[in-house]
Amino acid sequence: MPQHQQAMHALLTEGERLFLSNISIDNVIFGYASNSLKVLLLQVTDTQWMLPGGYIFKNESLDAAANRILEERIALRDIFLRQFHVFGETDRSFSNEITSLFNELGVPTNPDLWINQRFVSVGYYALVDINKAQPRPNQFVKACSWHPVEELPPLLLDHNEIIKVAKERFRKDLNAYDAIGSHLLPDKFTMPELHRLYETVFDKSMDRSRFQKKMLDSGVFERLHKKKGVAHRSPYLYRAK
Amino acid sequence: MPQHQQAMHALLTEGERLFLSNISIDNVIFGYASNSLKVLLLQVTDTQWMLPGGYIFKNESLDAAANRILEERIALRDIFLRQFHVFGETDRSFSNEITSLFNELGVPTNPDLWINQRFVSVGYYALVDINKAQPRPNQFVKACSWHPVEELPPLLLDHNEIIKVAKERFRKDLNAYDAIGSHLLPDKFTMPELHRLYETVFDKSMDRSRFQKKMLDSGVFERLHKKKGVAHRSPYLYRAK
DNA sequence: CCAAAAGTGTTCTCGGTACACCCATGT
DNA sequence: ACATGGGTGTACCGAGAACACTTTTGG
Repeated sequence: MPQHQQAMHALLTEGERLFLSNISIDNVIFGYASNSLKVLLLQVTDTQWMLPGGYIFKNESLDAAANRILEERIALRDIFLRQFHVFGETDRSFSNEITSLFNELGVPTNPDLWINQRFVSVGYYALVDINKAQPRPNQFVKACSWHPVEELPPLLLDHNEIIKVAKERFRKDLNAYDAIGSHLLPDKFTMPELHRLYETVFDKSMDRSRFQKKMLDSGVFERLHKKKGVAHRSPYLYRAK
Repeated sequence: MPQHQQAMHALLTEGERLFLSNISIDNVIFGYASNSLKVLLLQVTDTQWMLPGGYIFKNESLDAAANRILEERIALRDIFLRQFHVFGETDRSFSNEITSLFNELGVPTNPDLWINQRFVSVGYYALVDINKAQPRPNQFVKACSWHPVEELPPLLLDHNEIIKVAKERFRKDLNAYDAIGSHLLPDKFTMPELHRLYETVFDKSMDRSRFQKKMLDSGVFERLHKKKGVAHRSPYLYRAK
């Protein structure tokens, strides 16, 4: 039996013993590149995609589980990760998708399996430096890749809705806490870069002067040396304190 | 067997079949009276109190369950109720409290029961007109009553923490959405009443003039006739649109 | 008529807005 | 030198803060 089939079989047979029942986690992982906000998605079939998610070990906290699931997909630790909403409608069951996926891959299933039950899912959103993240698919999916948040493929279940809520929450947090936007950028960044990030997320142009003044007055960034070897006047580099 | 013992026995034996596993709901029910923010608490033993909470039926949405649990305790429907956080630490199990409570009441239990497992709890907060609410204890508790949020008795588990987070979230929402404070007042209320409510929640004095102007400019309240038969200049009554 | 509460107005300050101007660098 | 992007300054406006003043009621 191929390795991925073994892993899938193990999930079906061992999962009930290992994980909390009826609860799952969905991670909306945001990245930022070329003036566009991206979301990390997993490809289940030719046409269907889903959010990276998973289950909670019986002796694992929610936050720890969300971090583990995040690390499994992008190989990074200590990432900005925040719980934002719980999705608890009654129709939240993967039953159909799981059955067809597992059948397609030659792994026997049946409707009574724990994994076909209704799941309440806790949504977390993460902010990562897209250059450091290394997207890794798992045994159950074909691909793991970044997608512009404005042009998403068809997603399973209510995952389109989950991303929408995550983005709304991220926008609010970006307004409320000055430093969190920088989690989407490299350690060192320039004000114009941060400025473009904000303009992208809020989808509107913002005054350069005021933006710079507000960010510097907030006191959460420290100015480093000037960036060198760049066209035009060289900007300062900053780092979150 | 007395009725409350029957109900408790039924919960233990039937609960696993009826409810989602490992998930519960805790409701922080806020009321407001005599210049003080109150929380509804249930008394489990002579010295221990807890938040009203409960479990989710297998074919019931989270929001529906939270509303049902709320209605069971205060006999009111269509109440402002908002999910605010999920509490998912690994030590969240009522095991000890449940065992001693049930033993005390002469209902046999054992540690393997579903109810002794670890529970992830979704926190909701509610805003109610304290004059309309009729606190009703259930079969499992001695009392159900309002407590000033600043002087809480010892609570089970992390319920003190849950109330703290609920209050923080309520404060944020009160700042962000103009009308929600009025859910704590009767249908018709005066601006000075609303003003005192805000001063209580934020625990600081706020300028009368500016408060009134801001509230009226927000356009979410409609002015009714003047209140009569009251000492001093009679204030206008308002209603949320 | 007076005390107290309710309603409204005045002034000042501060932060947001729009825009202009200067600086630095690679072509 | 100049086009381009980066950094900072100025004048204006509106909302928030502190406080004053007027209005209404019961005693």
